[in-house]
Amino acid sequence: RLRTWDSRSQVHEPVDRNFRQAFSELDRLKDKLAVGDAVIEKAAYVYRKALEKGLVRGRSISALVAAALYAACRDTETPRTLKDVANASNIKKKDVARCYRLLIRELDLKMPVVDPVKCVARIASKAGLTEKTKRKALEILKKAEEGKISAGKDPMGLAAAALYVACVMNGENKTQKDVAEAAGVTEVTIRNRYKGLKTHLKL
Amino acid sequence: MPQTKPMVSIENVVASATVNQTVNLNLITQIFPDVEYHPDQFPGLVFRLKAPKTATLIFSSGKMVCTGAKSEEQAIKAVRNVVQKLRKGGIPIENDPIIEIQNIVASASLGGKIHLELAARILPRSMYEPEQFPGLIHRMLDPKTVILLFASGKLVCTGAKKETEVYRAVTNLHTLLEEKNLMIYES
DNA sequence: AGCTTACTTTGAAAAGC
DNA sequence: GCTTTAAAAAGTAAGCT
Repeated sequence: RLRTWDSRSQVHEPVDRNFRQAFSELDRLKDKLAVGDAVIEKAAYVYRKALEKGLVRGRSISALVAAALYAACRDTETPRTLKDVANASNIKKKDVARCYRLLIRELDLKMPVVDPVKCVARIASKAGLTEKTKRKALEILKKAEEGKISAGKDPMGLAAAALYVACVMNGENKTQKDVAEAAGVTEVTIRNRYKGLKTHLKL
Repeated sequence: MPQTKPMVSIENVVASATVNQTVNLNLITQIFPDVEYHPDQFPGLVFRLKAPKTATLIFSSGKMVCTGAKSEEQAIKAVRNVVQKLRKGGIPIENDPIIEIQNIVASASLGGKIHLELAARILPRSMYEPEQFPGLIHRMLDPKTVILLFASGKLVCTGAKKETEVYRAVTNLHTLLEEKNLMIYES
């Protein structure tokens, strides 16, 4: 059944072994990252394509699996950062990123750009922010988003800054440090994004 | 529609060369105290020139790599200069170097800001990952170059082997961006 | 809060691990 | 794939005052 993936290959067994190992790693990552079956299925599909194209040769299977999973998260808009995937797989973030770019290039994948709106929920729950603040942050992001101040900026930094501003407006006692840690960005980044937000929204 | 013609600056030219003979790197180290040579970490010796400000890697095979020049001509001049200095220092080099330009890096500014997110969806062979890098990476087929495009309208073009290819690449991209309405003039 | 320094991305060659 | 060189773009990061 598995050998139909590449009927032209004379060495089916190694391919079988490779994919079994990849799939067991995907299963392990599934629990660590708490992603659904649909994401894992997409990751397996991407990995299989990479295997068929010979992209795994001379490369770490684990790094490719991690990159395929990250690609699946991106494709399904499942909010998992590169850092999340790197930590769960024990692979350097830089290596996962490099493999991810390789997959995008070689398999001609088109990924939606990470939406800062999707980042808000994660940061808010990690920092223990209220639903009201979350809503406010979403409003701020919506206004800011196509005021073109988001181009080139890290979506996490934008979401964190919007949440921080929302906290101040709602009188929630959260520091920049609290939000920064929950978002995985520095306080400096929140301040820099805040400047742009303040200027654009005349806050 | 371009309000302004793109301003292009050649920032770095990489050239490879060979004198078709082996050279004694340890001897160069003795005669030129300012060179860097750590064979345990890299097989090339680093020979720096103050003008043009360049760094030339010299290998025992007689092959070299010159980086840092601001033009094709400067890169060629730099390599000839290095060979001349080696000869004056007493390093026996019979032939003149055969030089080849390998890569040209340039920066440029288009006349307006860019809608990167839209560009990422419309331009083929492009990738835009703001969490990893602020620029849109576009692989152009003709001339075969890679362009890093930023929201400000500034860009970096690399991969060209001729200065004319750089200008062609920038013009091609500028035209493409305008055709697809991805440029935002004014402000 | 600044300032400095430094790292992310792109391309290509060199010799060898 | 890595090592070393150079340079730009803009964002983010870290250390120090």
